[in-house]
This record gives sequence, C-alpha cells and structure tokens, in this order.
Amino acid sequence: MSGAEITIGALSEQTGVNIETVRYYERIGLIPPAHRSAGGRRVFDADDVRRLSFIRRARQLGFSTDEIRSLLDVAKGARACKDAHALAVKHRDAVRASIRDLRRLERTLTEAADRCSKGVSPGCAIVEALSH
Amino acid sequence: MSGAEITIGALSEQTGVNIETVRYYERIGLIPPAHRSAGGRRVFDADDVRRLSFIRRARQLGFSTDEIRSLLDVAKGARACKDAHALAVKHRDAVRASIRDLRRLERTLTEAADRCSKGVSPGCAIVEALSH
DNA sequence: TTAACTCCTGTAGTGGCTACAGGAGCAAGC
DNA sequence: GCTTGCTCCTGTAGCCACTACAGGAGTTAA
Repeated sequence: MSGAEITIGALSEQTGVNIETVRYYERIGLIPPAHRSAGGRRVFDADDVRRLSFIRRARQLGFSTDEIRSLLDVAKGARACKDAHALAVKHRDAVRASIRDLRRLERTLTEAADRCSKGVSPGCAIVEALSH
Repeated sequence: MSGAEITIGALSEQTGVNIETVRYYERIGLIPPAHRSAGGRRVFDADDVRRLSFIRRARQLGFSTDEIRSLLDVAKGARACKDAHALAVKHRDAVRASIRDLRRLERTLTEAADRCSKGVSPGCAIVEALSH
C-alpha cells in the first residue's frame, strides 16, 4: 500500500520542502517521527509525500504551523470541517486587512518617490515624508 | 537648543516606541548611545524624539532596520537623496508584489471557504483545496 | 578501496522585537 | 530619615519559521 521507500533528499525534491525544514517539522511534531533504516537514516513513503505537500501548500497560503496542525486534524477526520472553515475565514480576513494596509503603504511610497523624482520638494521628499 | 531632557519613559510615550525597543535600537546602533544621568539612567532630548519618530514611521512603512540606517544617512546629508529614492521604489515594488500575492491568496481562501459553507464538496473543501 | 555524495545530530544565527529576573535610582508622603 | 511605589538598569532568553553551519557517519559507483 505505502509503496516505495524514499530518502529525505527525494522527499525534499518531490515536495519542494527543504531537507532542513523537513527535519525541523519533525522536531516540532508537525510530521510524525520518520522510520529509520538500518544505518539510522530517515525513510519516507508516499503518505509522507502527501502530508508534506499538504503542509507546504498550507504554508504558501500563509497558515501558521499551529493552524496547520488543526488543518491536519481535520484532514484525518479528528476534527470537524467547520474548524477548518473558521480558520480559513479568519485567515482570509487577516489577508484582506493586510492588503488594505499594503495599499495605503504603496500610495504613500509612490507619492514620496514621485515627488522626489520630480524634484518638487526642497529637501529629499522621502526624508520629508518620514519627518512629519 | 536641544531643550528639556526627558527619560526613556517619556521618549517612549511621545514617539509610541516601546521602551524595550528603544534600548534594542541603541543596542543594534540604530540610534546613538544615549547620554546618562548621574544615576546611570538614559537621558534624551528633542532631537532624539525626532530621530525616533522618523524611525517609527519608516518601520510602519515596512523599511528594514538596515534600510532605515540608509534613510537616516540621507536625512543627515551623509548620503544622496537618490539613494533614498531607490530604496523607496524598490520597497514599493516589493509591496506591490506582496499585494498581488495576497490577492491570489485571498481568492483561493474565499473560494475554499465558500464551497465549504455551501457543503458542495464531499469532504472538507478546505482540506480538498490543500490536497491538490 | 577510494572518492563523492548524502545523510546524521546538535547548535547557533536570522529579524525585530518582547518578556522576564533581579537589582538600583528616585520622588512623595509620613 | 524611612518607606512605598514607581521607573529604570543590565543581561538573558523567547518568539516564528526557518536556515546554516560543523563534524561525523552511512552509502554508492568506479
């Protein structure tokens, strides 16, 4: 069922997650302790690839490791789907707030940079903008 | 010229920068070592208030401490205005890229959350979205 | 057998703070 | 002059999510 065994290097390549990061995830308990070969090396299988890919996508969406723990619980049925929904909505709202903040910020930076390049302001427009 | 001397607490209140953060800024050399009172306490003046306010606004705009070092150099005339302009433009572009990324992310999260709340997907839509 | 490669553990560093612990200065009231 | 309570001091450690070593050991191909 679980198919071929792969090394940490192969796991890293197949999922796009850094080797050091895989070991880090194991250390903080985001993934279970890997089985070991006779020589003491970590051995992974297709389930591990799926789990790690899941984690990677969740990280790309900006979920924290603690939130991912909850999402993994939902994925394996140990927690209700509505918890995942709540997390996603909460996270989406945070993202929306970030976007609003960044838009304001972008305007401010653009204004300062434009005035500067036009040489309108007496001193440096960037510095001026930061001084009041 | 430099006016009344104030404590670190007053400086913190007037600038909105945490006391611990002020000491941290001194430690990393973002602000010069403060003068000391007879009892060994830090003493600040109006110039320090201005400098720290400048730093605070720059941080709010997302500049890193290293970038702020450069901006402070521009402010005191030790570096050309065009360097500040370049920093602002570079930073603005990074902000724009962030906004684009966050927009995509927001769409993904919204789609997943919407499908979930409508109960369309067989399993959990959030988990589904993370699984492919 | 040897060289090249991958993997191991453990520790420390990143940025930008923040949070203590344990002590000392300082101002006001009694 | 003494106490109380506040602010301040230094030094260290913690946060997040990694990343980067050092120094050693397993593994594979020529």
